[in-house]
Amino acid sequence: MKLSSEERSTRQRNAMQDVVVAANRPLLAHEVLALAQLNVPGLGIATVYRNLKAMVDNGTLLQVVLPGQNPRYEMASHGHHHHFHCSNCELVFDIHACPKNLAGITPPGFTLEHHDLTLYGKCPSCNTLDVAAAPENTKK
Amino acid sequence: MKLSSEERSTRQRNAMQDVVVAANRPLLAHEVLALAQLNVPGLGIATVYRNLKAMVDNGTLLQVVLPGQNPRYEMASHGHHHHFHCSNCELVFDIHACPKNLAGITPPGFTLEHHDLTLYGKCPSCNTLDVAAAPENTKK
DNA sequence: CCGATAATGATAAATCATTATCATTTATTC
DNA sequence: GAATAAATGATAATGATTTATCATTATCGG
Repeated sequence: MKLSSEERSTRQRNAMQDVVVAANRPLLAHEVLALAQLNVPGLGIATVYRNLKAMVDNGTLLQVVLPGQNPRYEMASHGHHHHFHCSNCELVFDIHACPKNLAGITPPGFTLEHHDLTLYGKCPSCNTLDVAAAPENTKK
Repeated sequence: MKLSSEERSTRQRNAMQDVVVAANRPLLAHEVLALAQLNVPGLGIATVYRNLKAMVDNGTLLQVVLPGQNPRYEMASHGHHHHFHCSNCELVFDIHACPKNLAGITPPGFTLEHHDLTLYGKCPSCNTLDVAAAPENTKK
């Protein structure tokens, strides 16, 4: 006889963990699925959702929600930070910095508890591609 | 015979417009419904969604999406601003101020185009209620 | 006031991410 | 290796907002 409520180490769960650690950016559920399937071909979407939820519950992962987007997941060990959403490739990157004077722009009477900041623009890869894709447009 | 693609002035549409102007904060679809029904009792939810979409399309309204929330709507004439979400009453308020040095926290290689900032905390009304609800807890 | 047609309202249907179900497989303990 | 219970995978079901349908109503130019 054995104790219940234990967690087993499965290929699926390990693959998911590896994927999130390696990504170093917040991943959508379907991104976790696609990436983890490289190691575990039969992996199903139900298992991804089950384990993502379990990992959030046990404190391994944090859920990152950007405006109008489905939740993404990243390692909880990253600490307070913000996100940069590339308007070209749609990837989301961590920004380990924070604006200073937020209390200063909080109007009188309001009490500030926390905040979310999302930056939008082009990531380095997409900036480079832009340049590469239109090198001599002004030449002709 | 008449030209198509004209817009008629209806009680429903006018009531919705009035409500959004008067609110001075972003409203959820169901808030627009409830408030506009004060003037137009029979107003249906389908009409609200239809007209909200039409007003966004024609530039009258802007859609405001906070992380994990349904879209809200406000007058497009408000210009660039941010939002404060009261963690008690759930209302969203406009903040007509903006952190300064966002380009400064954008990592090298990234190009910043725009940004969203959401502040969370207590609004003046809920701060006041807190005080009123627990005035002498430390006295006993 | 009339006619054309845009708009409305009730409700069915679509959407879509997430969750539940359940038979089967797998990990772990002994 | 066998027993046990957790985990998985396929898929149905959910939940909740938003959209489509369509018969009816209302607007507005003439």
